[in-house]
Amino acid sequence: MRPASDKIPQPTLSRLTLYLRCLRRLAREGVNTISSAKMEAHCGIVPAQIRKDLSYFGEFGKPGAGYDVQHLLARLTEIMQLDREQRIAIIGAGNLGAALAGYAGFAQSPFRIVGIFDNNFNKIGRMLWNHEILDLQRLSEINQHMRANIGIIAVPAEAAQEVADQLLKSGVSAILNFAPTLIEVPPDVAVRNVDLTRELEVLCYHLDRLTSSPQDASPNDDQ
Amino acid sequence: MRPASDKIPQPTLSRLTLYLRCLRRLAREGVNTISSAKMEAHCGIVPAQIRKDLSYFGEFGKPGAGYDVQHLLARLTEIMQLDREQRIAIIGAGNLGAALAGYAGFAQSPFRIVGIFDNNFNKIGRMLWNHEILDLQRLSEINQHMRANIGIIAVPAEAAQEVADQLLKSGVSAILNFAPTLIEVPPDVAVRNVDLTRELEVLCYHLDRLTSSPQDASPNDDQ
DNA sequence: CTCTATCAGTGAACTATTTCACGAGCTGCC
DNA sequence: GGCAGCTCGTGAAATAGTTCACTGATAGAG
Repeated sequence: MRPASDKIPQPTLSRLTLYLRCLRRLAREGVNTISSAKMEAHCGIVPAQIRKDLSYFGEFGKPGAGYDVQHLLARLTEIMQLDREQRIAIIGAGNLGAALAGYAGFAQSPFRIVGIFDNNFNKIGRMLWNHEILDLQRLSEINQHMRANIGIIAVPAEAAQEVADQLLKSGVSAILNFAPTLIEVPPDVAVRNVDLTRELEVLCYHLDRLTSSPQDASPNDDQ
Repeated sequence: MRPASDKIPQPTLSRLTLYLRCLRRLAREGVNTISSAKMEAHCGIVPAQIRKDLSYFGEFGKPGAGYDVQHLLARLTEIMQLDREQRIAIIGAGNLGAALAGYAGFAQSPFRIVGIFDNNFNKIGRMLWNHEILDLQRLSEINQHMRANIGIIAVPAEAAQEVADQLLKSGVSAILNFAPTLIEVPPDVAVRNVDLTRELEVLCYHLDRLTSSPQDASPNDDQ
């Protein structure tokens, strides 16, 4: 299956990023070739699943040998569009927005934070990690030359939908939403939610209920 | 099905927290009763799914009327164990740890941050949001009286596994992991991962590929 | 009190995802 | 070159999760 876009299961996409992470490490360690079986030890995904996931995008492996680390890394990077710069605008310069803006993990990644916005006049104009905090009112205008294509929403729940609308109007086509609320967008926009409270609440449910009977990979994985 | 623990699908648990959020708002707004159909407008989950989810835990609704908001809220809160204080230890006083520690959303929630730990001697002893940053080395010892049962890992990937092990040794039985790496725990421990980079990478995949054909709730939902 | 509209709960059907299991292709050693 | 041992790709089977569609109950109007 070559189309590389049509009917890829969501969980597969999520695991792809996991494989990428493994492959980057293997490449750094000078490993040339890896089989799906050995890969399991690195990323915790069973071999059959790894092979099936990869097979959605092409035939990358060689029977008897496994996958060429460099090659697979390059192909997956391309498929995930991580071979080009991805420009991010962060909306909300509170605790979370500030922490995200300062995240060191972006250093050797295609992700580049190009702007931080807030609507609080006490914050606008102040510096945050080498970025001037910009006026949210001017998002559309500024993004004409800033050209962020991914927006991160790090504002209170009440403001999230409005911020999402503004992001879309500004030309952003993917949103990572940290606000604990549902945001509605047209079907051609990708949204992922990260919801601290939801995760904690699910953990609470399991407290004192997990008694070694469930499968190995406890209440987790994908998403 | 009364057992309330046995074979609940993961996605159901995740949605339960969503229903809770709706119910809290409805209760605040003085709504007495809500049907699964009206609930859809509030949380974006289809009625059949809502009914099925709730039915795993008991029969909460009245035919012809719907669900009693107060009653359902109380029951779900109890089921999720959110009716009692939940004590959280945050490991890692970096950007992220600090942001989490200062999260205002915990104010009217059962979650209470009882300790923040780090292994950096420049940070230990300093104050962060009314908490003294404590020595990670002393986690087990301190947690004997601190009694955190949930641990949040906000350290670099390299340190995550070791921190997880220490948390478990200290009596924590649920972990929220923000480090971009797999952590291994015994099957009686609940883990949830929040992985910023993974989410961003999945978003990248969808960039310029979503062309209004896919279903409504774009690449998202559950996890 | 009766009739109608509404709505929960639920087995059955359906869809999505994971796992199995096997054929065929490399590799590298004799 | 031939054989043994891996390992991939993949249809088919199994499992997990969602949606349908129907039953029976309740509410509320008249």
